[in-house]
Amino acid sequence: MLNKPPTIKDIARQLNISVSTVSRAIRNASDVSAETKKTVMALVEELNYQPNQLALNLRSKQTHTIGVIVPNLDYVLSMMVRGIDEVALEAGYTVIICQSNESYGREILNARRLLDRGVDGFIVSVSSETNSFDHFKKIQEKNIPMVVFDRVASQLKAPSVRIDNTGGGFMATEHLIEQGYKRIAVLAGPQNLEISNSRLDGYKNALKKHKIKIDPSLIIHCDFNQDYAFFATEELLSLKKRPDAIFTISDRMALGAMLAIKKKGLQMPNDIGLIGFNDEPVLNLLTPSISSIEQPSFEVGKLAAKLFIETMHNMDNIDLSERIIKTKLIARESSLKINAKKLK
Amino acid sequence: MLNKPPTIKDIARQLNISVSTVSRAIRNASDVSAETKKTVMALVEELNYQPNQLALNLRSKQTHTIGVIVPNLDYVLSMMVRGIDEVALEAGYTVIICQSNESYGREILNARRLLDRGVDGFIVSVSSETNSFDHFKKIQEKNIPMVVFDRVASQLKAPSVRIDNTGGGFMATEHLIEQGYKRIAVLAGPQNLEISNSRLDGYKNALKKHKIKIDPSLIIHCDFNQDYAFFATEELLSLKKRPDAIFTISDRMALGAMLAIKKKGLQMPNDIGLIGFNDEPVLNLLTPSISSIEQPSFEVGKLAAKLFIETMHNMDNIDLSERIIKTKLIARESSLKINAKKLK
DNA sequence: TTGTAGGCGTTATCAT
DNA sequence: ATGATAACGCCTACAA
Repeated sequence: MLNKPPTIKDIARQLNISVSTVSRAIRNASDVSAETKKTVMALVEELNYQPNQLALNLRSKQTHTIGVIVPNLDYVLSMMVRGIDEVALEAGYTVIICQSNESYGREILNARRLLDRGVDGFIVSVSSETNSFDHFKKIQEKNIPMVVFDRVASQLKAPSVRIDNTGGGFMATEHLIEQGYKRIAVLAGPQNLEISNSRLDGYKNALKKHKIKIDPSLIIHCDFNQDYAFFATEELLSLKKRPDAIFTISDRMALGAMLAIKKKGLQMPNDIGLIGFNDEPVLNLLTPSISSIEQPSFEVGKLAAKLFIETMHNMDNIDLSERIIKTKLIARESSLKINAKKLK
Repeated sequence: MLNKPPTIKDIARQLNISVSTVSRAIRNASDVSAETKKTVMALVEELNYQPNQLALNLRSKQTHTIGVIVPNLDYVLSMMVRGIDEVALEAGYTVIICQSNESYGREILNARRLLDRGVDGFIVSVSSETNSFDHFKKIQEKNIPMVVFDRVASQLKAPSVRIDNTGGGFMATEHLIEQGYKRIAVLAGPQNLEISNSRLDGYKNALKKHKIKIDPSLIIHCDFNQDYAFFATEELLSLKKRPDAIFTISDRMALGAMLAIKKKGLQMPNDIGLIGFNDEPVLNLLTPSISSIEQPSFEVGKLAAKLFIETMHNMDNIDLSERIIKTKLIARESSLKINAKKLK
């Protein structure tokens, strides 16, 4: 037997009072007598009354739900999503996560769907395929709050949180230079991602600072993907003047590069240096362990959610300044030529 | 300027017809003249009318939303969630993912929250802390569809999908036996998880089959956690009669075991054998590469979602039979004593 | 074929 | 302090 959940009507009927009084009592309004309040709450307790969210949603046009669109759920993004979730939950929001799978079309679909569901706003990280931002601009035009994180895009004007990609790229590259590497190659990601270009900029900045000529043949754009990185590295290693170090702008790519290096029979760090980006925990388990750039992903997520909530509460004065979080160099065996003690 | 989205009322007013006619026309009902249908649809097009989901939700008491509760989003579960998402989206459902973080209290909270949100049903994998299932039973009593996947629990009667844990444990252990290992230890997970006990059963079955005595000192229960596994392995290796092989019921634990083995200065596979469970891609990158049991996580997720949809459409005749998916042995350097060619 | 009216569960406005 | 009523946007008997 399945009896429907009780409503304020039921309570009103049983108590012989009006629904409005019940409603007020439940919301603990000021203009209800303490006595009726008590009797109402007693019955609420007894019937285990729960306000119907769906009715509330319709009435308030709010769902207390945030739509999160991410290109995938790799290590970094799933940490960030956890951060978002943490803060959102705390603030009484539920998060709906949609993966675009790096597909522009899917991203549009996701946005559309979430809009239909009546999410109160969006927290977004753009797919690598996305070059046009009309689907997001449409959201903004509807005055729906939106925050961009991690994979930001300069064409998309919105409050944003990301790490210092240029700084990270710089740190990684300068580290290799300081270790004495001369011909440093870089595996950059897809060209249209700001995250790729910024890390690449960092690489270039470091070379410039140390007066090393930038050699275009050492800059390779390829997908964020272990296999692509493997093949790209194989090509790099078969160059007449092969690089003596590689900076990959993600750890996944570093893994592919490592496999190609091992296959070629080269030794890290002496024959060749390697450094990745993200500092996934696995790097420390490999032989040799692989250097990387650490980023506080969880914090980025938390900040994104906080920023979202701020934005939502202040829609007529949106703060477009970028929040940029610092990264940290984690030097390991794959790039540490000098004895660790000497470094101290 | 922000003008509200159009409603059927607006359309009705502009066309000088009643809302019910508009409603019918939009839903392509049979009892509307082709002509009015056309004019309505034209205006729908022009105004870019979208039915208000929130109103629909209230009316139909459905949200086309599935609540997914998982203990975490590790490699296996995030693959499964992707599978769920895939099928659910296809079927017109949106998925809300909640992580219990292996916490019983959090799991209850998640269930409660999702219920409030008016999800149409649940797809659930239980936390390692969960021993009581009242929060789930309460859902079932409300006649809300629920499917359990991966981490099932025999006390929870519900349609379920999982892999053949016992079979996987058996394969892993028998493989070690066939490689000539004699004293095989097992790092099992938390005692109250069926997933732990089943894999452990597989281990015991294999020993029995090969007439090897079960030694309780070689069976260690510890959290699904690299650090715990590390310490547990250190203890195992300091036993007077130390094991010559270890089966860890997850890859995370295998990583911890590997570190302890390396720290002790032992070589795999000769000094000691090691095999994990899940076959995370990283295993193949390690030195030595680590054996494991492969499971089709994505498929498990897809099947769970399919099963959910079936269940939801057939609530008065719920199929409680278990769907069990086979696993596969992936033998690698950490446990392959015999030359690979000989194996052929 | 079309229109009217009531209801889904709640809150807000206006009376009383 | 309490009650009646309209409204949120949509659907569906029932009536015309």
